[in-house]
Amino acid sequence: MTPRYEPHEIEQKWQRVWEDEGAFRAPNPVQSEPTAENHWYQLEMLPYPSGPSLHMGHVLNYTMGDVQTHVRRRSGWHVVRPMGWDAFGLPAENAAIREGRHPRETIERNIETMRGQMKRLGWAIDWEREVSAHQPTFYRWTQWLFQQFVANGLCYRREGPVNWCPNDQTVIANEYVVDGRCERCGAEVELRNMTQWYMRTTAYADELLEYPGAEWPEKTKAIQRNWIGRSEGAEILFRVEETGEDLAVFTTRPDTLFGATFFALAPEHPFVNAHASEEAKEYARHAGARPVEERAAATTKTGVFTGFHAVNPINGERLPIWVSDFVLMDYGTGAIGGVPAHDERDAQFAETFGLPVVPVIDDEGRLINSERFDGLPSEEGKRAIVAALEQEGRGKPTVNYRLRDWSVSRQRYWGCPIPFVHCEKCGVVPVPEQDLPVILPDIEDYAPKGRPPLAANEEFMAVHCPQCGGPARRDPDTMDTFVDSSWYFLRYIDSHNDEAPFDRFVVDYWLPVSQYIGGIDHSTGHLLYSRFFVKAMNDWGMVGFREPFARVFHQGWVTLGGTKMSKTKGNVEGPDQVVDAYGADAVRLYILFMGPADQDMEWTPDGVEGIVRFLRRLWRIVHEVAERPPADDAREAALARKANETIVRVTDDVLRRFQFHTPISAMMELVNELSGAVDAPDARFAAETLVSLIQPYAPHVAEELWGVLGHERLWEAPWPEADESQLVRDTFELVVQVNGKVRDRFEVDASLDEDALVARARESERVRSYLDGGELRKTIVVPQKLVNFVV
RNA sequence: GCCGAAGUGGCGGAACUGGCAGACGCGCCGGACUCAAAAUCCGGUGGCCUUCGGGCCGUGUGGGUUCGAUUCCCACCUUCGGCACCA
Repeated sequence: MTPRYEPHEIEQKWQRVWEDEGAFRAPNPVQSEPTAENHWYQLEMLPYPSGPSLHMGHVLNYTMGDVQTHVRRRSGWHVVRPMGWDAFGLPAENAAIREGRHPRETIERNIETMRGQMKRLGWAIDWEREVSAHQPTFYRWTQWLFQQFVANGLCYRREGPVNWCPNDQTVIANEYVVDGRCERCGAEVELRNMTQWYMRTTAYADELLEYPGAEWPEKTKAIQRNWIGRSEGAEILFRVEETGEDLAVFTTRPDTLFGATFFALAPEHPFVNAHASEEAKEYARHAGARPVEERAAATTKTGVFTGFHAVNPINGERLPIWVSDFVLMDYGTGAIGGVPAHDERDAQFAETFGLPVVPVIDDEGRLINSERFDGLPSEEGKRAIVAALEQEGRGKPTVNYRLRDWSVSRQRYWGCPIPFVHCEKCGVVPVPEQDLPVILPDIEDYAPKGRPPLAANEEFMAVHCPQCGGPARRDPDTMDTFVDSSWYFLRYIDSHNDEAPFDRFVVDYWLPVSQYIGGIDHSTGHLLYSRFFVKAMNDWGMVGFREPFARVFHQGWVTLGGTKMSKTKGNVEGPDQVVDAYGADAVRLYILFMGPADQDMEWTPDGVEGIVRFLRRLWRIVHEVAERPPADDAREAALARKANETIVRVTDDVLRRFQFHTPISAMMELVNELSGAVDAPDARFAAETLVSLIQPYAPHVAEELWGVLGHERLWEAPWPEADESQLVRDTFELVVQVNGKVRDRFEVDASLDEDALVARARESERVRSYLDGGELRKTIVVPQKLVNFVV
C-alpha cells in the first residue's frame, strides 16, 4: 500500500540530514595537495535584506542556481555555491526608517527570516562561507581595499558637479540616475557642487569593452558598450582672434571642418566667464542652472554671441563664437565647431540665428567645397584633414568616452565608513592598517538631513592625525553599497581570513565565477564596477585573472500585475504561502516550469496544481514499481530507451543550453510513459532514472523515493549517463512528402538504404494517388527522416 | 535617431543543425469510479470544410531563396530593453 505523499514531513527530514552532514560544504583546496581540475563556482547575485521576505524572483534565481549546482556536483565537479547579504545601503536604511528602528535590527531580523526561507526551500548552499557587508569582519577589508585604490591612484577626491537626490538626501552615482531621477525613490535629481570620492573607472574605459575569456550575453555587452560610449574622432585647436588663446574642440567629423560656420561654447566653459560680454554671461548663468533634461527637451535652440571670433585652422575662416546650452561641458571639451550642413542640432541653431550653411559632403559621401581635399570619400577625408592639422600642431586623433568616474561618497549613515581622516596640516590621511576597521558607531539619530549623520557624532569625528598626531576629523561620508558588492564574490572564497581580504591561491583556484546569475538591471552598475575592481586587483598582483564572471545569465523578471516584483512597488509575493500549501519541491519545480528562465513571467499560483499532480503521480508510480520484484536483464525495451533519451535531454538542457523548463517536460513524458507500463521489465530502470534526474529540481521527494527503491544518498550519487547502445533505434517513422506536403508516414527498418526507402515510399497507396499523372522531377531523401517526391 | 532582443492555439510555452508545427503543462469538453462531490483514472481539444477516407488554411505583415522555411535573406509593423542636444 502506497503511503500518502506528505511533502512537509519529507522536506524537514532531509533538510536536517543535509545540515547535519554538511552535505553541501565545499572545502577550499590546499596548496600542498593536488587540486581538482573540474571546479565550478556557482553564484547568484546576493539579496538585499531590506525586505521582510524573499520574493518569487529570488526563488527563480536561486532554484536555477541550485539545479546547476546539483547537476555539476553529481557530474564530478568540485562545486562551491555560497550565499551572503548586501546589507549596507539605502534600501536597508530606508526600510529601517519606515519601521522606526535601527538599521542593524531591521536587517539582521530580515537576514534571519530570509536565511530560514532559503533553508526551507532546500537550496544546496555552503553556509560556512556566509558573509554580510555590514559585519566589521567584512567591511574591514572593504576599507582596506578602498585604501589600496587610493594608493594606486584609482580612487581620488575632487570637487565637481554631483547628482543629489533631495529625497534620499545623498549623492548618487551616474549609473543610478534614470531619466534624471533617482533610481531608488524616483525623485528628480539636482546638480550640486561637492567634494567627493571617485573611483577612476575611466582608467579602464577601453579595457572594459573587451571580455577576455568571458562569455557574456551580447545584450549585456551592448548595454555596457553604450554606457562606456567610446567614440573616435579628433581634437582640433581654434585660435581666438581677439585674445590669441586656443580653444579645443572634439569632433567625430573632421571631414566636415570646411563646413563650420560658427563656433559654440557650453555655458559652463571657462572662456565665457573670463571674456564674454555681460549679456553672454547672464545667459550662461541662467542656461547653466537649467537641468540637462530640460535643456535637452527644449524645442528651439537658444544662445548669445560672445563678441569674439575663432579662426578655423583648416582654412583661416573667421567664425563667430556663441555660447549655447546645447553644448555640454561634460562631454568632449565643452566647445564645438558648428557645421549646420551636416549636423541636425547645428542646423537648428543656424536656422534660429540666421547663420550660413555650407555643404561640404555630396550625395556620394565625397568632400566638396574643401579645397585640396575635394573628391575624397568621407572616411579618407577625416584622416587627411586630421593629418594635415597634426603637421601644424593644430589637431590630433582622440578618443572620447561617455563613461564618467564613479562617485562613491554617500551622505548617509548605513554604510561602510571611509577610512581616511582630514588633517589641517597633513591633508587627507589614511587610517593606519592596524586601526582598521573604522567601526560604524551605533548612533541614535541616523536620519538623513542633508549632511552626513556621522558628522554630528563628535565621538566618531574627533581623532588624532595618524601622521602628525594633531587634531583631525574623520570623513563623515560612507561608501556606496556597490563598493561592497564589487568584491563580495572574492570574500566568499576565504570568508574567515583575518589577515587579508582573501588568499590569492584559493581565489585563483575558484575564480572567475563559472556562472553568474542575476538581473540585467545591474549591467551598467554592479557588473561594470566588479569588472573594474578585478582588473585593478589583477594589475596590483592580488588576483590572477582579469574578468570576475566567466559566464553571465540574466533571469527574467517575475512580475505581479505586469510589473517587476519589488518592495517599492508593493507587489511582492513571497514563497511562504505556496510552500505551506504544496511543499518546497512543488514550488521549485513550478517556478522553473513557468517558462524560459530568461524571460519575464507573470506570477500566478494557478499552475502549481499541475506540478503537484505530477509529483503525486511520480510518488505513486515509483512505489508501484518498487513493490514489484526486480526483473533481470531489464533494459531491452522501449521504456529503457525513453529513459536514456530523457537522460540526454535533461543533461544537455541544464549543462549546455542553460534551459530549465524543458527538462521538466521531458521528465513528465517519461512519467506518462512509465505510468502505463509499471509491469514492464525495464520499469525499474525507468523509475530509478526518473528519480535520479529529478533530484536537482525536487531534492527532497527524490531522496525519499530513492530510499523506496532501495538506495541511499542520492545527493552524492553519480549523475546518470545515457547508454549509447540503447539510444539506437531499429525502426523509425518515415515521412513521405509529395511537393513538400506530408502524404503518408509509417514505420520502416532503420537499416534501409536510400533506394530501399524510395521504394517503400512509392509503395504507399496514398502517395501513389498524388504521383499518378504527374512527371517525377526529383526525389529527395533525408536519411532516418523522410522522402520527398517533386512532381 | 543609434544599438540590442522578441512576436507560434483560449493561456504558459516546445520544435537546438532548414525536414511531421503545437511536445509538456494550464484551462476547457466528454467518459469511468461515486448516492453525490472532491481526489484519481481514461479520452478529446489550432481554424475552416468533410461524403468521416480525408482536404484546405495556419508560426506579426509583405516579398524572396529552397524540393521543403517558425528556422535563412530583404522590407515593413508591433512590443520590450539600453543610449541619446554625446558634437
